[in-house]
Amino acid sequence: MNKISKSERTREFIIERTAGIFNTKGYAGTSMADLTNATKLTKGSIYGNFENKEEVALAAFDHNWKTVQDIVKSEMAKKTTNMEQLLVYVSTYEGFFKYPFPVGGCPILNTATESDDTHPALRKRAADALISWKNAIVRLVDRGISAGEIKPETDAEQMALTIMAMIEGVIMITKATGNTNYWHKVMRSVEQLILDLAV
Amino acid sequence: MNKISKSERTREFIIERTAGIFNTKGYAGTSMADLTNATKLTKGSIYGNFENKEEVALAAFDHNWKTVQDIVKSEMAKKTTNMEQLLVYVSTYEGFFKYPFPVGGCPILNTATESDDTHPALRKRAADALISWKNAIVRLVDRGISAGEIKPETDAEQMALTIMAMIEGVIMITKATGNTNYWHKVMRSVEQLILDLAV
DNA sequence: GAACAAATATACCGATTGGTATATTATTAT
DNA sequence: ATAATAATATACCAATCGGTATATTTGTTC
Repeated sequence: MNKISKSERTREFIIERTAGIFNTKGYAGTSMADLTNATKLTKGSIYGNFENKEEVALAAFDHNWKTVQDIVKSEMAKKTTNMEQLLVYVSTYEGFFKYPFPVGGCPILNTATESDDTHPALRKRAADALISWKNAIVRLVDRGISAGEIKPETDAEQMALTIMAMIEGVIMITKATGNTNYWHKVMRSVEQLILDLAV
Repeated sequence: MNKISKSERTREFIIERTAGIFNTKGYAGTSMADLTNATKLTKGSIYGNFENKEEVALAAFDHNWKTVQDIVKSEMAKKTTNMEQLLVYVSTYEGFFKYPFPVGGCPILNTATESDDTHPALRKRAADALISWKNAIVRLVDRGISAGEIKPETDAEQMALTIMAMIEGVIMITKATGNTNYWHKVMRSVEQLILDLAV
């Protein structure tokens, strides 16, 4: 009595096997041959489960972003205060080799940068992820203010966007240069920014 | 008496006409047909002036990055103190629609993100640009310290990398979401970060 | 286990990819 | 002005691109 159908399993299998490829080589840089090589399936099978290459790429993005979210959520669940939960962004991203982060790095950075001028559907996926990430941080800051942890005059949205920009920016800088010292230096700045929020 | 040869002029012409295409569609997303369409030249002509597509892409990156540098340099020349020159990064990038910035946005962000895992030569170009940019900011901070404008305990490299990460990060966020308020909010944070350096 | 349906594989499509050998045209030096 | 040279255009290459019609295999239901 297998509730989950064959095609659903195959669909998941294809996504899992190819998510890292799209995240590494990009949408334009990934070919259908890459997908058949990675899955050992045929084009007929892939096109039987997805309408086209774009649909695989969109599903791959969702999968990659969910991977990041799951890591952050599970780490946040271990913390109690809003302040500690904000600092999870520092500790998690800082020791990101310890976690099963998506192959190819941050899917938002990769997808947004490639698609912003060229691929509306992918761009929207990245934009939606950015906004929900921003809202999650805003929620933490607002709750921190209500709980008396964080200075009430804090502009929560500005703080959220600043933290996000620093993290995404330093990911790009570190991956391009290969210098992990850069990573730690900027993460110290993120940490300080958050600590300075305390009343 | 034309010192500059025909081929040199054609080379420059090709670079100027195609730099925005590479910066928008990426290396993998730009085809030789895109280059012939943009230049109204033939493949024979392009391959007579460049070894291959990669060489055009590398020259296009150099051209795009120089465009950004020229804008920043000319704005900095109008300022006197190191503090004012640091703030040029805020004022210039903030009103970036007023300047002839490269089509497609920041060439470092675009090139680094696409090439970091896939294209060593392009990756190195982006990495070199990042390091020289970082060094330029470090120089301003160090001079600011010597001149008594900036707190002597400032970690110049950390400051440089933090500013860069914020700028690159918010470019990505703003282009993906299309929300320029995000841009301004993060730029306020960059501004505050620099102003806090003052003795 | 037979009949049916669903999923996968095979074989192919025209279009486009990056690149090249060669013919033609434009430039330059004498 | 002419001859040599340099630059550009033409015509082509095999390989690969995303995608599809159809045959074959597999899973499911009775």
